Amino acid sequence: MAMTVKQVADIVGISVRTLHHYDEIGLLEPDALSTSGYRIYSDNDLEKLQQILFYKELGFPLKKIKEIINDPSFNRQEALELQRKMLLERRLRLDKMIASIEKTIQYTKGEITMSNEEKFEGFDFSRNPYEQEARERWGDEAIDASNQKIGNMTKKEQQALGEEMNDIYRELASLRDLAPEAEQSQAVIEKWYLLLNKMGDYSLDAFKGLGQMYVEDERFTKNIDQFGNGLAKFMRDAMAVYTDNHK
Amino acid sequence: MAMTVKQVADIVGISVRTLHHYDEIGLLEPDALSTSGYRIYSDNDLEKLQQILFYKELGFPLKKIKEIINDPSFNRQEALELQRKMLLERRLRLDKMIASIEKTIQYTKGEITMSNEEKFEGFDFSRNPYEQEARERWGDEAIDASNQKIGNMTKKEQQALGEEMNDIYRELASLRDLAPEAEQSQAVIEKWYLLLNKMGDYSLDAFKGLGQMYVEDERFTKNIDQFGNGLAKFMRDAMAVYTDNHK
DNA sequence: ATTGACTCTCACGTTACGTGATAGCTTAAA
DNA sequence: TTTAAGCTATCACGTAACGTGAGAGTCAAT
Repeated sequence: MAMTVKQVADIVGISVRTLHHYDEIGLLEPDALSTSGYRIYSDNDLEKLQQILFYKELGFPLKKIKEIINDPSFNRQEALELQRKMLLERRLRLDKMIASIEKTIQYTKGEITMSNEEKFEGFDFSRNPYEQEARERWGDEAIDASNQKIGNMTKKEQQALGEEMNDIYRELASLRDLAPEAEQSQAVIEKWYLLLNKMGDYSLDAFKGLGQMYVEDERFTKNIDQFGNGLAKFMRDAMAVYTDNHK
Repeated sequence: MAMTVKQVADIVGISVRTLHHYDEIGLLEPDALSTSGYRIYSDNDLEKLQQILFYKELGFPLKKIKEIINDPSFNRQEALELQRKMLLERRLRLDKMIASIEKTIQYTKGEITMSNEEKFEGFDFSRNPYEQEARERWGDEAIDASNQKIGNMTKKEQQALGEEMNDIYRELASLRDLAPEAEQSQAVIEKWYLLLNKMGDYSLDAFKGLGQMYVEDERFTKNIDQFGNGLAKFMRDAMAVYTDNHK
């Protein structure tokens, strides 16, 4: 399929100027030129363009992209798998941002308080090293406080734990939004059970009882519902189901 | 909390130069200056910065951001809600991209075929009008072809229809991935039924029969399974359930 | 033959900072 | 108390990835 600039531009949703630019810098030179000097792009060019735009979307500078796709050892298959992974990571980041903003909304309503660091949780503005996330995390003091048994862990361990807990909260919150009745939540609840048993002794019954506390004790409810309104109730129910299924 | 440039920069993960820049253009002027001319930021400034970075992440140019947050009618609450919506839309887009790349992976493995347009589905590179998506969509010729009854529609109408159909395919595909047993799919199948009746006459029985064709006629199967392996079968079953429930 | 929609190549403009250069400030250690 | 490390400041030029005309040739249809 021979295509002109405009045709290509329209298909992929970029500007003609962008194609000119990519030609200029040798990133994507058209397959051929017409007698009158028009750029003629082939299907092959289009596939290359797809690769380019993928990498661009992932934040790579054009220079790097050029290196990557011109590398003789460039493996399209591997590249696609990599890109998929990066997109999935992105979605995680996005989920955290959404959680963060929902928390901020509650915060501005005066329902909860947030530390300065918390306000920026989920935001990873250091896009520099191409998504190679290596930033520090901040534990959730509030939760630490309500689970005193971990007092003899190191600060680091506590933070890691707090983050793990937050992850589970977030996971449950988005699961609930997407598919409230799905059984996937049971798997996550299991993770929750195992995590709790890292820091205390929870029998199945104790676990169920803890779930009940999530809705009865306001300190729990408040903390948990930061991650989504009604999450405490959702967890209580899921924990009850889990308990009943496992004995 | 009085903070210097570096402290703020480290907390939110941006560069000192960026803060200088924001000061230069009057986007974020520090609360105060020390006697020696050092910028001193307050908690308030930090919150403003949070807003700025949110909008930036959403693709707004700094100039617009300045207008927005300096607008006397600027409502933080509303803004947050808006940002939440935009983030959710983003997640949808991201999901489409992920679906697209997974499809591409299959494609390169030779498992399916893709049209040029399909290869770029889910990619919205026109970030220009600040996420106010108003780009054109391209219908799915293949599907159009297998549903010849719409020959007397305008090109535009056909494209809109094709896009509607694709949306439903995608919706079903992700529903199936997330919660195969959910009843939500029935609602989507209903949308499918109504859509089909816009372009032809489908009795409930014809609808059920059509579902059967999805798995029996390879032309259908191929097209549908592009949106997810096994989607054709999934749809056939759901269509059968729908039919049985509605007579 | 003309119009309207594309195409080309300069070439300067723009956004959002990066990257030194040079110089003053602060604080802890020698 | 000086000294060095680590911040801070203000120019000011550099850069990435195009945007935006300007001026001119091309193509398809009426």
